[in-house]
Amino acid sequence: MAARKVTIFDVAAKAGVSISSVSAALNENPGVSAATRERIRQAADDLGFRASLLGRSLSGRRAYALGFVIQRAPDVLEMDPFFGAFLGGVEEVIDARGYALVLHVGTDLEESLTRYRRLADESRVDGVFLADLRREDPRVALVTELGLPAVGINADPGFPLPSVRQDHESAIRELVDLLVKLGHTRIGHVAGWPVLVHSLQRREAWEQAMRAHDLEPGPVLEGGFSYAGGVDAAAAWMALKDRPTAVFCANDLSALGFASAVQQAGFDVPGDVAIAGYDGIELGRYVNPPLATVVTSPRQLARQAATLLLDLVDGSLGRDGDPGIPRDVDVGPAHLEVRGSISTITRS
Amino acid sequence: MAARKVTIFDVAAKAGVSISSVSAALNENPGVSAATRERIRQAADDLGFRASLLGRSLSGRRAYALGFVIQRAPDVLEMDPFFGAFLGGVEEVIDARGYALVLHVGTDLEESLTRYRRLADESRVDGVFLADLRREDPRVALVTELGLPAVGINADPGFPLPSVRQDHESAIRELVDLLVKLGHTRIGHVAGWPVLVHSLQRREAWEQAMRAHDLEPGPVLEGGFSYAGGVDAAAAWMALKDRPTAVFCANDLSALGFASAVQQAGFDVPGDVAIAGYDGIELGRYVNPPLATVVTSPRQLARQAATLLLDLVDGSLGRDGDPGIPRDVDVGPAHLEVRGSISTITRS
DNA sequence: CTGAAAGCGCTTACAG
DNA sequence: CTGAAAGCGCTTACAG
Repeated sequence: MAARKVTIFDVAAKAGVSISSVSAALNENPGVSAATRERIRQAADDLGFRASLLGRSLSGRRAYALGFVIQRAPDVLEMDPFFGAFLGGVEEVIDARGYALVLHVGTDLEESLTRYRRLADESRVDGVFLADLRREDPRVALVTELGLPAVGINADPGFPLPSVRQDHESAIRELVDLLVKLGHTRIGHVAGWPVLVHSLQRREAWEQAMRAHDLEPGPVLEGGFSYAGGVDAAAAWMALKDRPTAVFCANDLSALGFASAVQQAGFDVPGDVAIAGYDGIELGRYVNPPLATVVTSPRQLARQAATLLLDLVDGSLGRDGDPGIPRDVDVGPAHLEVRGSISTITRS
Repeated sequence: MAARKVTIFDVAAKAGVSISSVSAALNENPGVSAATRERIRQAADDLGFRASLLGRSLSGRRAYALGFVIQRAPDVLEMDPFFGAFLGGVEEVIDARGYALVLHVGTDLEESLTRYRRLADESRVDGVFLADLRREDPRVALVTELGLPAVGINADPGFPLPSVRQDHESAIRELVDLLVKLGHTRIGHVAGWPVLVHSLQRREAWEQAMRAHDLEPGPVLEGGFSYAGGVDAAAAWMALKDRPTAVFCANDLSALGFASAVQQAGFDVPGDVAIAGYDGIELGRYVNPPLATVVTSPRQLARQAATLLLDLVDGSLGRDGDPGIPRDVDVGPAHLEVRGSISTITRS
């Protein structure tokens, strides 16, 4: 075991002051002379003092931690492009501010509700991220009841809690516009899980874009956000009497499965069917033809969400009447990346 | 805000006992009569009491949390099959025992060392997982210095800390045996990052298996554990004068990239080159031909690692001389899953 | 500007 | 078996 932890008393003794002064000095609180502050800093440095989180938390009534509950089936999580990047972005921000991330991985919604509640009951976290939102998401009521600061990720407009969004509509509209310009009139959709808001958002954006061209949105095939789902959707597509000549898939993984399956069956991509995905995963660049996609910024989203949540946490405990934290933040819109799966004439 | 938190004093008052008794009763400590215990339990339930983690931690000198620092480049993490499953397995175990997971996502080794140190300094965690080990991994010295309980994942034999392993050798040997039986004599390897122990382990197992057949291990191509790396390796393979007729890839992703690239170039899989990966990701089942692979059990590994680490944490603070915690645990060996990318005659 | 004291919510010897 | 008290390491009014 390492040597006994150095406490605030050790620093106070060494600097020849009281622990109150040490606390004030190290926390940048006003009311400490510059000289004293410097002396205390020096002593703290010499001793390698690091304030115990437990002590701070218990007296300051804060955990200095944020919670994130992932709800995903294990086999889906395995290939999920969102969470890794998101977690990285969160870390970047909260780490610098002395916070840590408490992560839970759950399977179903019920379980994750229990976990959010426990995180709050145990005062393990000061706030939580709400991703993979559903319409009428029960977590909203829960965090409200618990008085737990929370920010939503890619929520619908009108979402009752602060949230961070990346616009999906403009890129999807641009995609449909391009497909129409290329001569497509029957454009289908390979959908994700209809319970998830972001799945519905993508679908609805596609429908709107189609209607804007006076086109009937083509058939919707189940894609389940997975490669296997894309393969299944391809089978469904092939069975269609009036096959759409283009499909917009709710994510890249299902698009990849779709593309692979139709190619195996002898169809040409994009000749027989143009395909676009959503997410912008690296893999999409290397398949043949490269997968057109809507590139999103989970890392950016995470950075903004973390910043917002931290402000919320600080604010809700702040001493002054805070001028007000921006309730909602937008990161730049997702953008369309045109690649070979849509058109052989690829734009730069 | 929710109502004031109910504390141990409330429970004590309601049950008409002292807080010591409440603490003892609720922690299943001996020295409380059954009747009193029951009365206290009742009171606690009625009040919805949940012991504050902060209070427990500060007095009990334990964080009731475990730390995990992932070090992966963001674009790699995006498609990493290991962490999602691993985290899920960890949760399963620690959650049931009242522990939470503090996660850090770092890019380089230097950074992750800093974070391990901070987790320990702040007493945020009681122990840590060490994954993605390197030979002579500096984290070993660090946790030793810090006196921080730790368990290694898939460490080499002789690793100085307790660890959990899944045997990789038998499955790789079986793979090479099968390839040899199928008539292959030139079998190459698409390697991962040579700094990582598990990358070296897979390579060395392949080399050994080759030598056991008196065959010279074929060329080693860089695969970087990524799809793109597999594509590059395929290019390198094609440029070879004496192309191996089979390749064992360090992971599935690079195998997928390799397979796709050689197919694009007109080669037949497995006719011109048999391909096998490692990991057992779902995606491998759906590509064409399905990818032969060595199926691993990250979730199992995680469960055992978490159990071991918790025992270590409990043990190191236990009152009695613990009889001794098993220092090393093996989960069942990884197994070969033969699929079409190796042979058209697939075993069940 | 500085310090003595109370308190955050528990656990753990120590008495009784 | 049960309780009073100290202590974990801080922060925060409150005096001075």
